[in-house]
Amino acid sequence: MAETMSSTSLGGESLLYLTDEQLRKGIEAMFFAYRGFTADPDRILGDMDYGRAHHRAVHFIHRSPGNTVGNLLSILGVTKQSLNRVLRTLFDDGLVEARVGKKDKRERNLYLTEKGRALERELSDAQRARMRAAYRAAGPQAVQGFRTVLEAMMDPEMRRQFQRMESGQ
Amino acid sequence: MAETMSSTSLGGESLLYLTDEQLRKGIEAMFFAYRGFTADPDRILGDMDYGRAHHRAVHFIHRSPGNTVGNLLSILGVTKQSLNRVLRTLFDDGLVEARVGKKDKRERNLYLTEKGRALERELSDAQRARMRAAYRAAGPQAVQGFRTVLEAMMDPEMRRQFQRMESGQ
DNA sequence: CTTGGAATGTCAACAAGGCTGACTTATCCT
DNA sequence: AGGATAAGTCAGCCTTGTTGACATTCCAAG
Repeated sequence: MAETMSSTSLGGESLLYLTDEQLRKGIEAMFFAYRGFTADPDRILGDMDYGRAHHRAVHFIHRSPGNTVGNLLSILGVTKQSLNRVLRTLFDDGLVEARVGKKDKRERNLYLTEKGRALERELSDAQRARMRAAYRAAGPQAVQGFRTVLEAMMDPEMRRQFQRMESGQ
Repeated sequence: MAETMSSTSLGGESLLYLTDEQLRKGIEAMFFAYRGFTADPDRILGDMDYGRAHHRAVHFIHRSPGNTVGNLLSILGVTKQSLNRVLRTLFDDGLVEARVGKKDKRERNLYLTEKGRALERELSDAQRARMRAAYRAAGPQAVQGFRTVLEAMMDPEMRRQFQRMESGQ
């Protein structure tokens, strides 16, 4: 009985990791880890007038400068009304600027200002520090597995977009 | 130059995974994966009057029946006012019941009703299905790494609580 | 050159789910 | 008897998501 629970195999591959119990542990780990993941930026943002939504916008504008609003919408997966509220405060505070599209003048290309880059740096430094510590503690092989499972967990369409995005640069 | 970027080693261990670029990829993977992680329950809950907060409460009450309100608060990391709003609707709808503590009558022990268990099952079936598919696609070794990195990413205190929780049962 | 559709922005209204602060009630423990 | 603890509640606020409706500007195809 202890034997059956401790390990089960099929064609040499352990399937213990697919039990409901193991899956539940994975689910809970994901929940708690995500809290840690957002904790540092949240703390920084809490002292300002910004929230997590601003962080996300700033991150992805930094990541691909000149991105259009529509593109950002599809990455963030929110409505344009929701994004617009966030973008407006970022414009007003001089963190982000929008330039009329060169080819298609309906489009707005988004860029961080120097002030915006400063905030981005502050936020991503904090988040990367935690990520780096976790990666270092876990080791390269674990990191490889981490990335593999995360990608498999995304919605297929999101995964495609993600892979395109990550390979592109 | 291409050589330096593609791989770097120190004592035989590749440190490529600690570059800012790699960390950024990990951060974005975490963001998109979490979306996938919550997508299925969110869809189910969207059709009812419940939200993610209800899901979390139901999950952890199911997970450790008889848990006190205070304990649940520390697990969820929200204020009692926030949790209370959620619990009240769950009481009213007959998904959760609270019994006066046997030893300490100030405490309330929380349990799912049959109806509550039904909802829990529906939600966790959906979430586990995705997790199972991801685990299966990634393989046991990746899953091991996934779990390792997630734990390393939690706040230390949360990690202790998590490990105590997971080993306890 | 007109017209349909696309990209963007905006107004209004609403809901979920966080938060703080203040207060009550019941109970426990010293 | 009195302070501390667990829980619940009221009120008000904020962020961030949603729908729906509508205006503007511009591209592209007929």
